[in-house]
Amino acid sequence: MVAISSDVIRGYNDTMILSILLKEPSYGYQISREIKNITEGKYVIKETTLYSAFTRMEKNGYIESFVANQDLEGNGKKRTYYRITNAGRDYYLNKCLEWELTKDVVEKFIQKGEAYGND
Amino acid sequence: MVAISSDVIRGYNDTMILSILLKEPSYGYQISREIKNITEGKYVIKETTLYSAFTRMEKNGYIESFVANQDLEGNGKKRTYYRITNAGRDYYLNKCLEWELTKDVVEKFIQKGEAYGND
DNA sequence: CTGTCATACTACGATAGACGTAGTACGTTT
DNA sequence: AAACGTACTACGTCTATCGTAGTATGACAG
Repeated sequence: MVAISSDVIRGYNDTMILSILLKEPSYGYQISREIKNITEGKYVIKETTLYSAFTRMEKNGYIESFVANQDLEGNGKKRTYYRITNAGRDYYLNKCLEWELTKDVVEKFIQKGEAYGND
Repeated sequence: MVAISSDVIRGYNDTMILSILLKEPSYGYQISREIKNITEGKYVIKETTLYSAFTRMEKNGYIESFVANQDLEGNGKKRTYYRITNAGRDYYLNKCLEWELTKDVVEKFIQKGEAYGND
């Protein structure tokens, strides 16, 4: 069974989170579920990875946090929401460019499906 | 300027090295130059990364080392050559499959070139 | 024959993202 | 009152990569 190793994704968890925050502010649990849904269950981010990414990215100025209740009337649980900043948008776009370059590099060393099973 | 960060490549240096060893046994300096050539200078592996990859992969049984001279007459410098094992081939092919999966996952969060600059 | 350069490494410590384990706390449902 | 899902925080460990440094050999130039 082929699984996604953490080393591969390393450096792209932040990108995934930012990509979700591009649409609208969100919070930990929701982002986690979105990543799972978007990837059709192929990738599930670990809780500790997610929350430490928040801390790091807020420190770096890529996101901003604010606390809000579940609904507008002040009912339900309080949550920490995150909003992407302009610096975060720049970082995200740069990561997208980096990804294209990285993909080109790695793929020069990768054998595609067609190449298997000919011996 | 977009550069390849080490975090992105993390976990794929081994794959690159194995991909080169698939063709024939080789040694540090040559592998380093091959990676640079194949990627047209886009990626240059660090010496320490390369040699620690050798140690790790030999320990894991993916490669085997042997010492040989530069030419058959026993002239020239002695070098440590590495040869891929069957376990190394399996590992490599598995990494190729993993790469396809990873690529699919990451790309769900990446904006392509067309999407830039429309605001 | 002496110095410089390219080659061919080894040693060692630092970094940082990811992860394992654990625990807290609140709101809703049964 | 208990159980479950949500919403976190704390803390230590792991490990691929990297920075810096140093060693040693052979080739080649002056």
